Amino acid sequence: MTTARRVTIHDVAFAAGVSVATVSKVVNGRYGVASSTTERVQGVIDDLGYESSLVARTLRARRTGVIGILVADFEPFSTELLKGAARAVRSSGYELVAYSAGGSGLEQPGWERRYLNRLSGTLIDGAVLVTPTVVDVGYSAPVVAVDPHTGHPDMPTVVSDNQDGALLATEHLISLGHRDIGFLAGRSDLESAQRREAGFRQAMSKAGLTVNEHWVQPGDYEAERADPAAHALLEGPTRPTAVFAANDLSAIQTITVARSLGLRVPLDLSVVGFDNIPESALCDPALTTIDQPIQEMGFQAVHMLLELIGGRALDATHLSLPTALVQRGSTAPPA
Amino acid sequence: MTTARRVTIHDVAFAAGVSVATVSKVVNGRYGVASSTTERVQGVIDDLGYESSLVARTLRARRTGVIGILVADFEPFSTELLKGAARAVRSSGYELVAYSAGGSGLEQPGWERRYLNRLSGTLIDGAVLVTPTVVDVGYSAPVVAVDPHTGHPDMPTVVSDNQDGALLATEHLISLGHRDIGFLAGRSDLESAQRREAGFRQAMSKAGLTVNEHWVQPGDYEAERADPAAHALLEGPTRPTAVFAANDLSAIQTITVARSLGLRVPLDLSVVGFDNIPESALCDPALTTIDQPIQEMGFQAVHMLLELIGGRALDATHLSLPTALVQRGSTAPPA
DNA sequence: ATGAAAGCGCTAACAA
DNA sequence: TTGTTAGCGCTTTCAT
Repeated sequence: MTTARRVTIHDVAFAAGVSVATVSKVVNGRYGVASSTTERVQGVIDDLGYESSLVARTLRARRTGVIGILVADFEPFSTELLKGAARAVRSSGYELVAYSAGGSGLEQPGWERRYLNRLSGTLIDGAVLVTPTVVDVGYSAPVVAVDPHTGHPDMPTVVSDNQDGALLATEHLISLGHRDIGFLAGRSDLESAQRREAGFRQAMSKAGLTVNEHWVQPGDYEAERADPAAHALLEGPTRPTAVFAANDLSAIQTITVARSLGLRVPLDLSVVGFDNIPESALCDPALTTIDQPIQEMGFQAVHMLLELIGGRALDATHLSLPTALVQRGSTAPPA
Repeated sequence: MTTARRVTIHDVAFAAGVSVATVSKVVNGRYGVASSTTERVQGVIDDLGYESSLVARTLRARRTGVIGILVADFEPFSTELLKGAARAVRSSGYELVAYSAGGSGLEQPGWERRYLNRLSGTLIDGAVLVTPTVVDVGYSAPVVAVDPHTGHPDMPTVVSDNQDGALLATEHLISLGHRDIGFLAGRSDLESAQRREAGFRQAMSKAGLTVNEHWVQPGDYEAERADPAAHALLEGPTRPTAVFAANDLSAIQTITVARSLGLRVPLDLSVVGFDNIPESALCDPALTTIDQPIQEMGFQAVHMLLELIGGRALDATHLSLPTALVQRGSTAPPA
């Protein structure tokens, strides 16, 4: 490893025999530089392979031309969102920085505020916060929150229509003829989980069905937590003929548990999930689920952010994207 | 939108009635500060919600504690890689910045060098370059390239075993009884495409089979370019009973073309792909493919980078990860 | 134990 | 047209 120092503006200035200011002007295409000088400086820049430091430039200039996506971790949800964000930023002239503290520091709340303080004002012109727990960031940079844990009227947000999705899921089961439907809930501290439960209950009451509270179990959006819940759901004195799980992970776990109990899916038990992650299509039987348009959420969030940065007014500060039923093999009429 | 200015170290110093130097010492846990002062300053920091600017800090300090993943765009490959990278960085104390120019600037080559120059030396301590076209970056910061377009002995790289994977794919077809096997090639400027073709030829000659050069068509790793190639492969005077496509996208396109020609897959034509992207499992029939461990590549790349940054020697500068056959529905013995 | 001051690489007034 | 100068927010000697 040789120790080739970074090429700075000083190196270019020295080599070209001009001042750093002149180089800066050339780099930024400012007026007031003789074309012969511009040419010479540009030649040196090319020779040396100089590129201005984002960091140094950003510290001085007000606009940085970079927008940040702040995530707690790079997992399926956030990376899916990134794809949509990338599409939105394309040909906008902006660059994208996705920032993650690598899972560390997530235990203590407020990571979103810390990230924002560390990056905003410098480096980025605005940020998309992915699933922030604290939405009151007490900071005025343009910010859009995606799938926040709890609603907040003051900050622009993008969510998917969790309640309507849950309604669709439950109505699908009801239309198949199910009456005994269980619900495997999500993380109760999350807005999305509450909406999904609300949608479930709404569909049930709309159909004149009673929710059996023994068949409502906490699943936490996780496979491990969903496991005992699924057992409770399926091993009681009576069991539902169908289960709507608040997300795909717990739905898949429900299928696993059902099979281990000798139940056939979907013959003995129908299962519906929520999110439509790739794993839903791959499990056996393939999961009937509610598609949450994650990429689209990323796209819209960046779109809103760009409007805010540009000083334009938002059409809507709270965007709720439609969900849709994706019917696969895990649901059928009750036996 | 209120205009709450960012809280700087000066604000803290002023509020606490000390100098910025003292605040800096407290923030960084340096010696030489009275515990009473530390306490008072810390109180103000908490009150004001101060967090030091990554940019400013990074400009001054040699180590930044951040590593960069430089990608041309956020698409399925790079985002998958990100997940593995995130796993590797966890509990390393490092943070992760994924940087993308949003697709712009990709037309002209050398984006990797420009990105590196913009970020390195400041902001990041080292970088993972994803599918760089130019591997000679003429810069000495710790860098690891993943899936580079062309091999380079001087830079640490992580690739998957493209040749062996192609060998596996072709041998799978041969073991099913196929003798007339076509090859839909990838982007010829990419190292990976060359290795895949080499693996194909190796398997053929190993089995004593001749490669029909009419059945070797350029596919470019893209659906659009694969389309005419698949037509050429399947509409000639004679046609192969099986096709190995250099990646999944072109394999899926081959299936589409075959069906449009009235061929049944896998009864009339067997197809194997390479990469194992999610779409491979979802198409009909599900694609038999070679699994490229993308997440693992990201994990290993970051692992190597952390070793380099830590000044440790690498076990191996060129890592090649094993691939494996994933048998699904698109292959069967010839009719 | 504390603070003044220099400077990281760059941009932007302002002078020359 | 060009160069000088003053910072951006922070860390780090080096005085005090």
